[in-house]
Amino acid sequence: MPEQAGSEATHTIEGTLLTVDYVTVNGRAWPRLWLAGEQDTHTALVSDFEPYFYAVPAESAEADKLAHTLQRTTAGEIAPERCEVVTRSEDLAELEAVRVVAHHPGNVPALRRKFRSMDAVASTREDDVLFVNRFMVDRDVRPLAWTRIEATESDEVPGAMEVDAIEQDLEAAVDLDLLAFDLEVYNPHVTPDASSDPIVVASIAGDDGYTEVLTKPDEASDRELVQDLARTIRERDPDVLVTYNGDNFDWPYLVDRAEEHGIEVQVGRDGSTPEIRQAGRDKAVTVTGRGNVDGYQMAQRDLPDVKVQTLERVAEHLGVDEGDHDGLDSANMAEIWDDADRREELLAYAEDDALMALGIAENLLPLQRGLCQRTYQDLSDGSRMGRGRQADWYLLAEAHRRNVLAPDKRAHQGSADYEGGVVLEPPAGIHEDVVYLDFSSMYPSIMVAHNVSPDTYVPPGVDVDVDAYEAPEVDHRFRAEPDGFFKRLLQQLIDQRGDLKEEMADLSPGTQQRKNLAVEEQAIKVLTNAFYGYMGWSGARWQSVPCAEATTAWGRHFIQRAVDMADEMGLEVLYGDTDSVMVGEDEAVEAFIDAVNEELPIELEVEARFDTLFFTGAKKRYAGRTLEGDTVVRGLEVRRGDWCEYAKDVQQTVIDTLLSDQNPDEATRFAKDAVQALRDGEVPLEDLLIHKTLTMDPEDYSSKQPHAMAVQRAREQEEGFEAPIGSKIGYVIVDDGDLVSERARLIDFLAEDEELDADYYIDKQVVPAAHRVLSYFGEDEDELAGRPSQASLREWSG
DNA sequence: AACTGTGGCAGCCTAC
DNA sequence: GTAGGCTGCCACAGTT
Ligand SMILES: Nc1ncnc2c1ncn2[C@H]1C[C@H](O)[C@@H](COP(=O)(O)OP(=O)(O)OP(=O)(O)O)O1
Ligand SMILES: [Mg+2]
Ligand SMILES: [Mn+2]
Ligand SMILES: [Mn+2]
Repeated sequence: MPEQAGSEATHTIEGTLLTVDYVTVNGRAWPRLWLAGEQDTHTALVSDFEPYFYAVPAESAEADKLAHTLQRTTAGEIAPERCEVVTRSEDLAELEAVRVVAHHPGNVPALRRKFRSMDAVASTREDDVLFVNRFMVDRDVRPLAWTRIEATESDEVPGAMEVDAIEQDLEAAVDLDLLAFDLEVYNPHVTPDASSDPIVVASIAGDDGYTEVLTKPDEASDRELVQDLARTIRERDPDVLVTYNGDNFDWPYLVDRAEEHGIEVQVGRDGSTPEIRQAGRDKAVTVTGRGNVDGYQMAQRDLPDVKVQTLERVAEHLGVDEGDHDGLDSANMAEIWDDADRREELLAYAEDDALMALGIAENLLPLQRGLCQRTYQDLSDGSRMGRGRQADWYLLAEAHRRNVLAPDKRAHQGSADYEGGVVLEPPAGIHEDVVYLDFSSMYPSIMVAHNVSPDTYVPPGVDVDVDAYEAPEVDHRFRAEPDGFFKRLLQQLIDQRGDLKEEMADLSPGTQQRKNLAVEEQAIKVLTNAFYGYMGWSGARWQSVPCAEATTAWGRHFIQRAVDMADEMGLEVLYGDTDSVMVGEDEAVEAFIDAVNEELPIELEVEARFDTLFFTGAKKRYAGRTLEGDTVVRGLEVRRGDWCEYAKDVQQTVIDTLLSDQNPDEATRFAKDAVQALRDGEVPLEDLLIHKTLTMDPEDYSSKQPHAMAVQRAREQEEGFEAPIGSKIGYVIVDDGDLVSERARLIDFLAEDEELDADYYIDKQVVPAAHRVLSYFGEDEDELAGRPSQASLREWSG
């Protein structure tokens, strides 16, 4: 039955909370909640949430007087709505502060600037907390949680609902509609130019099975394609839009093309166009009422195991690849489009691209959802936010729950060097039956065990009336009571990670579900460790170098103690890094673990048992085979993204041969054959690509770096060519010239008459990679390279 | 003047 | 967040 407008009848709105933005009603900002319901999307407004920040009185000033003063202070036209004295806690002590309520979030910057400049104000706090996130934190409203809202029709905004009560279920399954799209652009040059190069294909794929491939007619512009894509998005009305590298390519390109045609890409749920803004080096894209995720951004942050993060490789990692796309190079899109025979192929591939982007998002969504809920960020922000800022939001929310006032962000301590973990010298060679023991969640556990937290830190010379923990070497002290600000959060994260590990153990290895959980578990591990790193980070709100320094000092102390205990119990300690010890298998191992766990406040666990373990002799470099038959490699070239695939494949085989047969001679023979194959030109180009990240503008390098010079050369060769800073540069080495950097070529700029330098790949890639492992067995690099060694030359001549 | 060997260092990436 | 390995460039020294 239809309700009377403005009546008191309540409505129930249910769905997944997608995002919160705000609308301005009579000069006031009202948070607007977007719910993805079973059928429709709902919005509801919050009429009673006000933007605010804090002003802390200077030593000489009293809070109530300051409140009065601020109340009468204006910044230009802008006056505070209200100033009230509140009691908050800081460093475990009570503090009176002035809570400054603004009429509108837009007034906050001017007010805080004005207030900060006043002598009576020591600092302003939490003035950088965005209004909508502030709302979510203060009301404990979690994005991407199933949400039920009791609402009444609004008197002030016709047709809108006003929230009376919000209820959420964090566990309940959510069902979001996803829609991925991917653009192919006609590019006569390698880097397309949005002012002239049209979009030729837009592929679309939804999680309901919907697919569509839009193409540009040969005789017409891409105007209609752009319109059709926008219309499709509007009509399919997805909750979440998905791209792969859409932040920096598809979205800006689409908007630029629309602008060329004087049209708008109206894809927002309110009919608005996407908002694209520069966020550091990246662009950030917001679409009103929808989530927007970029598979590339998520992969960058959450899939560190994928070294070169192309769409295909990330998709493959997540088990959602759609067949082989070799030969379809985005650099040659124009050529392929113009070739009638290949166009069909292109369309099929384009559809696969959208499907893969979709698959990536589907697999990573549960993790994103957890992160968003924990940090009070919507999907768009939460899927892009770095670990440090995640930690910051975590802490801000905890601060609110505990009535803690966040520290002044501007008063940070700068950067200070401090000592980290210890690494033992490994004995080169093969070892049998080795147990790899490792403390679980070492730094976070140390922090929990010793109540390490910026607020429990007792500076030198300060007396405390309670027990304190004192860190070895650095002598930093921490109150034993009450619980510090970090403790509960860290314990929760440690426990949640434990739950994930248990959940994983129940799933059979190899399944995608388990792999996804492993990704999530690793992400939580890194987030947990980020709380330690956060304290030493100069950009942190709760920066505390003594906390970070004390944590690593305890870490060194405990690992040293574990090593000593192992020695005492007659175990052979082979190696250790930060929180691990590798010991020879022994009856006493179990007793050793028990003794360590009895004595120390953190837990030592068996990470792996190796029947065979090989050390090159360098720290952080080894390969082992576990009793389960898995090969574990650390540090060696096979783990790195900046060595060519061929060299890594050779090294992997050398490692496998060594670990399974302990037969270095066979491994050597294999390596020599691999060198010969390279000399004979039997290795495909793609296996010889070397990838390195471009970390700055090529012009800015102080020495000539191969990957930077390759980009530089491409720029000179082709007007408008750009390789974004932060992108991985794939290059090969050709054989004419002197310095390697002069011989590096981007694959798309390899001239017809240029030959790869087999000697470079032999001497600088394959042989070093193989030799890293084989040198221990006395193999000589020249020998591996198939060249007479210096020794044999001398023999021959002498 | 051109070449070779070496050590310092920038750059990159990985293990914790 | 710190520790660490390794490559390639480059300056510089010591040849040839
Ligand atoms: N990404 C990181 N950022 C900051 N500190 C880190 C990071 N990775 C490792 N560390 C530090 C903190 C860790 O507690 C310590 C030991 O690393 P590691 O054993 O790999 O993880 P962990 O002990 O935290 O978890 P696990 O239970 O898996 O062993 O090294
Ligand atoms: Mg460890
Ligand atoms: Mn594509
Ligand atoms: Mn550990």
